[in-house]
Parts: sequence; C-alpha cells; structure tokens
Amino acid sequence: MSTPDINSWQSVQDEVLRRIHNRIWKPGAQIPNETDLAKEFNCGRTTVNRALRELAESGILERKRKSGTRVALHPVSRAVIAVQIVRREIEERGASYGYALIDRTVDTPPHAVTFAMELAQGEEMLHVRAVHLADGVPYALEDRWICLRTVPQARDYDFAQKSANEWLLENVPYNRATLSILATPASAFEQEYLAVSDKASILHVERATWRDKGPVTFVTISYQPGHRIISTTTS
Amino acid sequence: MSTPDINSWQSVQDEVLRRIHNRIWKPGAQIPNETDLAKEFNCGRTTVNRALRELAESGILERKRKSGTRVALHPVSRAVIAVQIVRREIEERGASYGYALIDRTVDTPPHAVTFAMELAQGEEMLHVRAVHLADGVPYALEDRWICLRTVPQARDYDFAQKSANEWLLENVPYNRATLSILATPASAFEQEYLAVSDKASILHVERATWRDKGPVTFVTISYQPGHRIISTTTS
DNA sequence: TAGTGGTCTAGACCACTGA
DNA sequence: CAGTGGTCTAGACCACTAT
Repeated sequence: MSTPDINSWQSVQDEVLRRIHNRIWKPGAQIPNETDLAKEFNCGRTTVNRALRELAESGILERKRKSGTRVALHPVSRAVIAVQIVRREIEERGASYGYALIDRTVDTPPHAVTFAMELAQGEEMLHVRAVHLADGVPYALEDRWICLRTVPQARDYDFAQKSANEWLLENVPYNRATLSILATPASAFEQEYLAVSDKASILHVERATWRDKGPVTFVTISYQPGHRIISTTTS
Repeated sequence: MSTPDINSWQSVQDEVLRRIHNRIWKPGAQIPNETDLAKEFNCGRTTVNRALRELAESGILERKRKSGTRVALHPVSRAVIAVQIVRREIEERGASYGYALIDRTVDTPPHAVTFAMELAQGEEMLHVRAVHLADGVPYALEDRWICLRTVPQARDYDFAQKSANEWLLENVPYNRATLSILATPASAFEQEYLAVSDKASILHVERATWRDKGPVTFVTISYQPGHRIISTTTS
C-alpha cells in the first residue's frame, strides 16, 4: 500500500474521504463492506464502523443493511449553528453586555405563538420583552412568551436584572426544541427599540422549547440589521 | 433499581438525560466515571462511553481526561440545518421545479466575494446568475462566482439546463465550507427577478467552498420573502 | 504519578432487508 | 434465507492532565 498507516478510525475516515474526492469511489457507487475494508486496512471492523457511521451521519455516505454502503448522490450537508444565550454571544464578540427589560405582562398570545407551541388558543401566558445591548447599543430584541402552566415559578420572577433567556436556561430544563430563521422588515416595535428605520431588514431567530409534553417558552430574537448567523460546517 | 433495563447506549443516554433533567445531576456537577456507570447499569464501559461521548458532542456534558465528566453549565445547543440543492428543497415541498439561467459572464468579483473566498483581488472568475422556480413562481435566486483556476472545466459548461448548484455538487467535490445567514432589503436585481417591492426583506444564505487549498465557489441564495430556514434540533 | 477518558481489537449476536 | 450494518462485551493500551 502506498498510503500511510491506517490504524485509527480517523485515518480510515481520511482514506475514505480521499477515495471519494479522487473519484476512486464515485457518487452513487457501492463501496466494500466493513469486513473487507477492515481486512484491507488491517484494523478491526469496529474501527471501520465508527469511521463510516460518522460519514453517514454527516450525509456523505448512505448505508442500508444488506444492500451495503454507497457514496451519496446528492449529499445533504449539515451546517451546525451554535445556539447560546445572547449575553455570551455579545461577550464572545468582545463587547460589554447590557440588558434592559421593556415590559412584562400576562396576556393571551397571538395565534402564531400558540401554533408554534403546538397549543390551542386561549391560555394566558407571561409575555416578556427586553433588549440586549452590546457596548450600550441595542444588539438584539427578545420577545418571549412563557407558559405559566409548565413554568409557574416564572410568575414570581420579575426579569428586571436577569434576562428570561438566561433565567430559563438555568432554571427550566427542556427536552425538545424547534428553531426557525426568517427575515422581515422592521416592525414598529423593532424600529423603536433597535433604533432603525422602516426600511431595515431584520433577521429573526424563533425558538420553541418543551419539557416532556409541556410547552416551556416561545421566543423571537430580532437582531440589529447586518447581523449574520455563521455556521461551523462539517465536511 | 426502579429504572427499566439499561443495556443499550441509547438507554444509557436516556437515563443520563433523565438525571440531568430531574436535577439529580445538577449543572456544573461532576458525574461518576465511565467504569462506575458501567457497573451501575450493568453494561460495558464502551456502551457508556458511546452514550456520554454523544452527549458531550451535543454540548450537554463536558469531559476532560483525569478530571472527569461534568454537566455543562451553559449548554450551547447545536441546531443542525440541512443544506441541499435547491431543486430538492423545492421538490420536498411538493412543488414542481423550474430553472432559468439569467446570465453567465467572466468578470472580476467584488471585494466581498474575494474576501469570503479568502483570496486577493484581481482574479477573473465565472459569474453565473439564475432563478429557481417552484410551480413556475420564483422561489430563490442564485448568484454564484466560480473559481476558474480550481474549476477550469466550468468554462466549457453553459449552465443553461442544469444549475451550477447541481453541476458543481456532481462534478467538483469540496473539503471545506463556510455558511452564513443574513437579511437585507431587496436589491434592484432581487426586486426584478423575485418580483417583489423595494420594501421586501430577503433572507440570504451565503456559502463558500474549497477543495483542499483551492477555492471552488462562492454563492448567495436569496429566498422569496417569508422563507424560513427550519432546523432539526438535537437533544 | 495516578486517574480519567479515548480508542482499538476480536468475537459475538441481533435487526433489517433484498433476493 | 443470507448478507449487511448495528451494537455489545471484555480486555487492553494509550493520551492527557491534575496533583
């Protein structure tokens, strides 16, 4: 073999990727089974399995029992976005963080919110709006609905010092979440609190979370115009 | 033990998550080491390792050799976005796909493009613009620069029938990619080809790819207003 | 230096699925 | 039914790092 030693799952992965990139294994083509590859690379089948499993998870290979492993024809690559609290997002940019509560009311959420939370309408929830500042300038708005049935303790917290963003993460664990990204023109509320014109285009991240079967919260983060969400991509 | 049988890595993971959610293991706290957990669950250490490794990859646990495994204090959850060719995106919505080339020129890319591709300015590239249609209606615009040094064969392809999006994926593999999501008001070009007003807010996905050290392409996909990018979230 | 996670191995059995 | 991937196990050694 002209290739360097192949004895770790990482090196197996590298060699497989090399063969795919060099068209030794073409898109759609079947590759040898795990046992044969293990023999060829002189390593255990477990090692080959780990290498191939990760490539299948990242969409480069397609595996099926009995019929074997193929190079994906139309690889669906997976971009990963790190979702974290806004304070950390700001601090990681090297800016100083500020927070201001705008209002906190108990109200009936609009249909868009109950729909995203997979609920019927009519239930009252806690509605919290706030602005996150970077070096004193508005960085993002937070518009959040909290389900008081699942999170009754939110009724006693005023969110004046600590954002709901952070308070929930520290106090209310969740099991399941959805995330949606969209763009809209700046609403009147956004124009006022982000200090932008009605021509501004705003990037929104909407996130709903559940704990077991109970809805926890639905939040929209609206970013200052020009904001980018950057992904750390995999292969 | 009152818990159901724990004998697969999946059930180990479920049990660990249950303990974290129920605050049996609190944020920041250390959990038992792999050997002890294997004993408790009456399974192999390898099984525990796989369960914990995945949780560490998804940001719920933090692991360090010698010092052990802790529940993450500020979990950075990872939202995964599937990036695939626009044709499949449209077909998965149950619409019929259409494609039209707008123009194809050789030109010097603007600074924003060379910057994203990590290049010096001055090099000529192939510039291809096209519209993707869903049921005959503009769905997204593709504005693409292709590096002719890395992909010389693009000079001979006209992109009249098949989009660059698809042609590149089938013919030019890449190793590395970046992805960026942003919102802007509709440009004159977007207003014309997406048939929207100057008040429209457009969601863009920018993607640059490289093969080994060579830049392959930089593309901006501009979606029809109202488009959402939806994530399949983990844990 | 010692404790922890990271990985490899050989062998085994199971689950799925195409022929 | 038979071939393939999916997983588990016990044991081993290695790599990193707190002390």
